[in-house]
Amino acid sequence: MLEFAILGLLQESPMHGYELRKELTAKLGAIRAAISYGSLYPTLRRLQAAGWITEAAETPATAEEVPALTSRRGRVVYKITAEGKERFAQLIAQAGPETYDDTGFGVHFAFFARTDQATRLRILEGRRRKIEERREGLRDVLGRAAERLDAYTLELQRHGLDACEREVRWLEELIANERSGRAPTVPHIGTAGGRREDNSPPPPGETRNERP
Amino acid sequence: MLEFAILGLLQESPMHGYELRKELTAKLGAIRAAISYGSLYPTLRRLQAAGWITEAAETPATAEEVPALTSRRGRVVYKITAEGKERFAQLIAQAGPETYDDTGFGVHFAFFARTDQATRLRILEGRRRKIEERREGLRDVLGRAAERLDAYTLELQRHGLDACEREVRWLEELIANERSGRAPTVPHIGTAGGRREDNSPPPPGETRNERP
DNA sequence: CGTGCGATGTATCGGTCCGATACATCGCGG
DNA sequence: CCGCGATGTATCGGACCGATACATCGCACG
Repeated sequence: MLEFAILGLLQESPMHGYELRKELTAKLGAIRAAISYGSLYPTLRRLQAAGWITEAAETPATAEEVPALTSRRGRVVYKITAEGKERFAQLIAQAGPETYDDTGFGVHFAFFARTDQATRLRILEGRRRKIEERREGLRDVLGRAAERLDAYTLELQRHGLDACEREVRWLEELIANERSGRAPTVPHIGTAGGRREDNSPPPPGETRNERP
Repeated sequence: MLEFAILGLLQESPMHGYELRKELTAKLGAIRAAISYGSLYPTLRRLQAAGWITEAAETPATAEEVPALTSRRGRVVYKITAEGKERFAQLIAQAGPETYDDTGFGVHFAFFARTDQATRLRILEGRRRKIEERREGLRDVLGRAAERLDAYTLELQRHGLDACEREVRWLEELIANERSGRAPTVPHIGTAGGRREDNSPPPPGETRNERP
């Protein structure tokens, strides 16, 4: 998961660890707390060893005046390699069952802008099936095994069931949108200027702007 | 987390690993997929080594006829010890910040029937605060950093924000109920007969039965 | 003027938990 | 009679977390 997210982010621009964590937190804030350095740094090392990313020496930027003396040990900037991009594409292509659990799905979804439509559809439907199964399990428990459980546990199940139903509806909408070739209903996007320096696919198309 | 859940479950009745996993899955189905044997068995061993649980030899039940020969190696039943019950109480008492993340909160909530009201309130409020913080973070991103993110990422944040607002409302209700000394609004409970063999606290009180 | 504190930044260690895998028994239907 | 799904115990490598350590920089407050 982390590997996937790092490769995805580094395709937007080179970054050092700290920055990577902040961007990751911003992008994945909806689905997980905050990535730990205890996972981040070892993973960066692993990716570098595999050749998916490389260290890009920090540009000193007009700092010829202070060459050594303080040794100027600073941030380590990483950039993705061609092999890394291939790797990322491969990880997207082989989106399997493990892609449908909460975290896995969220991370993949966050990079849907770099995912082709067919794969997007496949992932959304896989996720829907998984949530439907969870929903049925909860309904079973709330029906058949209700008297074996205490009031609090039941309340927990009920809340979980509600969340499942809600997510299924959300996924249905996304799937319908996807099939009709539109992007998710997005409030402002509009004339989002911004830089466009890399080979990311064109934005999935602006859409009308209503309250759901 | 697993330690807590196992100690909680074994207070209802002795169980072997497989059964434990099934009960755990039923009780926690709303918040996590299914506990892995790769965590369950090592944890059981750890709890046994610590003295919180003991192996209760399987009662052969009229099986004197077939003593050895097949060696009759079967399930290993565990039961909680007095120290284990103390340990569980201690884990409840020291419910700290780590109790407020998604899994931690869910597991603690599932055992609210064995938790005193003051602690229940403390946990619910801690959780609410945490979710409110997450909500604010998402609002920030959706406000300030919106144009830096693609339509899919934004949609993910929006869905997450919605879930946060919903959970806060849910928690508010639970807190209000808790303060007024009622159990969560529960549809049937009613005259739940059932065995009552241990020292679990009395059920938190029946409540009226309306659609929310 | 200094000093201390919060943000930036890199890094490791122990521990928890997962996913895959292996293997054995039992009952039942084909 | 044979296979298959449910029951049941167990291990191993790997992913990720939380705590911790340590160093630099800028600026606000005394």
